[in-house]
Amino acid sequence: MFDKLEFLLALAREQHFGRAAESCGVTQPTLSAGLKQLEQSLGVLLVNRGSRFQGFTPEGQRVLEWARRIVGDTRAMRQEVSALRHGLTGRLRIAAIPTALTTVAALTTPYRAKHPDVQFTVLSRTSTQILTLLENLEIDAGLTYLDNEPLGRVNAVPLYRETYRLLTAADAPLGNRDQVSWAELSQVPLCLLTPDTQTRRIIDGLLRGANGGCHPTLESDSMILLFAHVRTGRWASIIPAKIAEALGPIDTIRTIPIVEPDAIHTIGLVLPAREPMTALNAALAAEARRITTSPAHDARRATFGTIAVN
Amino acid sequence: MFDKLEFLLALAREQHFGRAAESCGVTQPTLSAGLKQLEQSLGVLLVNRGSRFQGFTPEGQRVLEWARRIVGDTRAMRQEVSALRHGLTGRLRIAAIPTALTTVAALTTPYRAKHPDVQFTVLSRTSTQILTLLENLEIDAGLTYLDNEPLGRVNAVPLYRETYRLLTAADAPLGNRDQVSWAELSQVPLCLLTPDTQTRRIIDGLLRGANGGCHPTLESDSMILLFAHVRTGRWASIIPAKIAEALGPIDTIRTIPIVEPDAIHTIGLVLPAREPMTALNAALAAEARRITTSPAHDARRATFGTIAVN
DNA sequence: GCGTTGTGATAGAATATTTCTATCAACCTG
DNA sequence: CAGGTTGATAGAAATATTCTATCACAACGC
Repeated sequence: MFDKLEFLLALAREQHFGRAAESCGVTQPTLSAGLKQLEQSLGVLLVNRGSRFQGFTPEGQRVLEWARRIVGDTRAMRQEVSALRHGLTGRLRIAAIPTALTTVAALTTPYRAKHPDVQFTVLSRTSTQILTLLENLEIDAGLTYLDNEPLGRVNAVPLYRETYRLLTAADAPLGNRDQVSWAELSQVPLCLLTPDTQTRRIIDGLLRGANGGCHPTLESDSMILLFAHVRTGRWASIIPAKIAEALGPIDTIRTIPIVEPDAIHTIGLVLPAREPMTALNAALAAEARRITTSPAHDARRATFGTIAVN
Repeated sequence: MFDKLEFLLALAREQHFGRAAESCGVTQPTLSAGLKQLEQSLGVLLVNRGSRFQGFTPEGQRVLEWARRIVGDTRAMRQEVSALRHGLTGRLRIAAIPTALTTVAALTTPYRAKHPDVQFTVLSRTSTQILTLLENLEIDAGLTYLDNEPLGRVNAVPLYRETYRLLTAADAPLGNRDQVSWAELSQVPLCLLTPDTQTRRIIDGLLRGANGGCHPTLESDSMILLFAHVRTGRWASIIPAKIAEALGPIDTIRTIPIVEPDAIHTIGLVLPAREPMTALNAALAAEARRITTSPAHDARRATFGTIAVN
């Protein structure tokens, strides 16, 4: 019965009988039979079929929700029992929006110090992908915007408010400033993240609000690529302050606070809204709360945000 | 796996391998093997054994909590799917404290009008038993005090505030009054519920507060027996107003409001705190909320509480 | 129009698993 | 120490599950 519910989850994830079967480690007929059996046991058709997978029936969608819950709880139970015996072990799967990736280290480092047997998988995903992965139990936790998109049924721990910096060569236009305003940014050739990211959409909004336009000369989904371009001295970019901190001081390159709107969106840890959390997630949430409530951290990171730059 | 968790629940309920097996419809060796397998699959001992059942290990107690959750959710899923196909069907198991038994009719009657295929089982239990039964998934809902004992993780819908009446013959002492006070009740020979009921403990408290003593000349766990005694004209009893209403007008017997403290404890519907409720329970909660918010009901029942008597 | 590819259902054999009956060992009780 | 109760164990029988191989159907390309 459990296995059948897992089949259903796999099918929802893969949208394909064959791949779902593979992902469950069984053959396709086994998965087919399992689903048919689940349908029979519940007395409803769950899957619309017709020579190929055609989505779920309305009943199937409801059952899918329950299946997520039940399978999630079962995994949480196993994990908790294992934690009682061997301490925390296993793998914590985390996905973060690109701009929050560096913040992951602030969680994983103290976590690992306390629970050295836990392994991590960290993925870079967009905010919408993160919510989907969370829904499907494909990740345990996410780092993303808390106040921007409909979060659904999740548990959130705020971590920090995002601020932005202008990343530019010291000898370029604006390069000598101590701070710049959003309105001034139209003067320089910008390279930005692609518009499918929430960060880019936020930056677009801020630029439009200030001077009515956003025409980046280069777009990429890779922060490293943006940085490489700025490094040539001919481009500038707008990056979240957290990323600037992680880059550290770099010769010839400056990161200049952009003021007025200062910080708008909150970024935080997002966990499935399950009443007793999994043991691994409970420890992660504790770590996140420690960061949130640590005044030292707040002072260093949020208030005196400007790190030494060349 | 599911079956194994059900075995565990049955064992917790019956505290006995043989009876638990019977309650699951399997033989004792099957249940024994199932539990052993569950232990192996989780890698922990769950049950303390030694020639007889000796309770659960700490890990077993945690797993038990999860099992309640998972099994409950699975049943809820099945029920919801069945409701989608055939409308609401099945059996709703309700337990109520004796004094709230008559209120059950106010829920079941409109419920049945809307969902004629649902069957009911109504049990009379003490308030503590009700909470245990609810925990163990042995009942779907309870009617009990909401503000008196630690309720645990449940969902509560208040229904009414309990008030008390003196049940006595018209020609007995106090029989001609329109209302009496708690202090005056020491004048008459009382027959009351046994002290294991919460209602009795509340009445004790009220009597003690008023005149410093409570010495009922007769105790019983049966409301009908109390009534039979009062009927002889030689006894009096203190009964909740709701019961008085249900009895209706009776020759020679009066039900007289007892005033000052008037109503103290709230009685309501108690359901397991499960996020999406079972379909049957959701309908029951809706019915309960209808009663709570109906001003007609409040007026008729609570304010003009005195029904015509003799 | 006709082969090709991709997708899921079906049949039958091989394999696991579950469950039962029967019996045993430990323990308590008088 | 007999008698009753309780849970564990062994082995056979019954069920379920899973696999391999194959089929049926639709979409697509030439």
